[in-house]
Amino acid sequence: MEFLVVRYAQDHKLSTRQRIIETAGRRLKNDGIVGSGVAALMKDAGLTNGAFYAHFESKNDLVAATIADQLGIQRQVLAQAPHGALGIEQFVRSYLSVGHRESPGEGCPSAALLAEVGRSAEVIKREYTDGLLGIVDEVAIRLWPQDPSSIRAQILGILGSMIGVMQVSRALADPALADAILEQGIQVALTALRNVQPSQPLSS
Amino acid sequence: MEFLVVRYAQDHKLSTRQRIIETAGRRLKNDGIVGSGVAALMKDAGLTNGAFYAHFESKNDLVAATIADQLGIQRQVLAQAPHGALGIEQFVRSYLSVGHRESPGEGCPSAALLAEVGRSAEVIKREYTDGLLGIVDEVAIRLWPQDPSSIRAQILGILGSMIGVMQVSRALADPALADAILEQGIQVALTALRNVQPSQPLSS
DNA sequence: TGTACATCAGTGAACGCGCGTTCACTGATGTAC
DNA sequence: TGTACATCAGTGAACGCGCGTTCACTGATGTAC
Repeated sequence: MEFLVVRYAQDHKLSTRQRIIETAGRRLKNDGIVGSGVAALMKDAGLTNGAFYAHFESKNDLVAATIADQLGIQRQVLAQAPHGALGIEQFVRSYLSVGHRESPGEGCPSAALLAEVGRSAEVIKREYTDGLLGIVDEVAIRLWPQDPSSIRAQILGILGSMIGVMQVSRALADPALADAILEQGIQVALTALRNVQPSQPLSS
Repeated sequence: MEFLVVRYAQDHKLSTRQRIIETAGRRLKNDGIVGSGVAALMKDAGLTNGAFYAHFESKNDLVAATIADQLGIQRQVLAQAPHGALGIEQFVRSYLSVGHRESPGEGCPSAALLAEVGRSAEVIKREYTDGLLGIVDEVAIRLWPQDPSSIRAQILGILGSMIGVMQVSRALADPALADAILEQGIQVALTALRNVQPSQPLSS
């Protein structure tokens, strides 16, 4: 029986891979998917472009892994929020804040990359879907612990609203207007959250 | 005094410029700003890349003009909707429809390009801001003809919500979920529209 | 009416550059004996 | 303890290609006389 030869720390390559994914998060959110080159993504991690394909099958492979990682981080942050509706309200106010608007690289991957994800390969859309549903469940369990999955679609709609509001705020050239829409977005989201019910409202 | 020499129809060059802008609308919305090359944009208009700089100063110049044009079209469509809240409700349902989701190239420029606009040059953000405010005013005058500008920020927030919901629906790999979020987005938007008031709600 | 010339929208090749991806190689680290 | 060899994460040059932009040229259309 042969022994496993370990010339590097056993997790060296894996930790390099993880470092690439983490630095890629900031770059992709700042410059977009198409706007970020493989060479730049590797340089951010302190490596050269040649090493890329030892860690990932393709650029799409890294993008998919990065989006999954980013949404996972967002979910963990949310998991540390206070329980119940109060924690969610804090999340909404923090999400729709000026600080978040000014730091896309440190912020929500959806706000930075959503439309590009919609144009991307199926593998990326699947990772995005899974990651977003993780966040949705994290919110849902706080608002309706009895049956979180029954309010999934409603939470999804509210998160989508918040993402759109953040994007508009970033795109507006008028700073006062950019601030005002954040405040309105908070009102829209909080109102919608108050209206969340476990089943579709019926008209009769 | 010299006469103006006109070898081509007087509006020939202008109409070519307009054709480029119109065909660029579809291409940019389908492939994104960074994802659309100048050569492809010109080919769509039946021209070669060399002619581009006779019509536009730069790619950014075309993108800015195209975004202004696209938002203008969207405003005109809205202007033909029935007066009052009913017209707006129709607009919301048509915006958050499966048809719109499946045809980004024929749809809303914000849903397709918003995050990229946020990363773009100031000239593009300014054209975007102006164009979006035109749409906002078109909605506002239907909901609050007495003083449309007083509900600008609120309308802006609602439009932002709708844009985000459309983007999420396009990015989800799960068709049932993608449909469900559209329905939820309609509810969120209509509820918010019902709550629109001419001044900020005060707590005391 | 015919010929020389001017205009100018559009062509297509070329510029330097960065893209995603491939690959021969390096050099640090380990084992074998 | 020393030397030959194996492993393999990472390097850096190169591949073909498309990018945004420039520019010498074409050719259709007009005027001048």
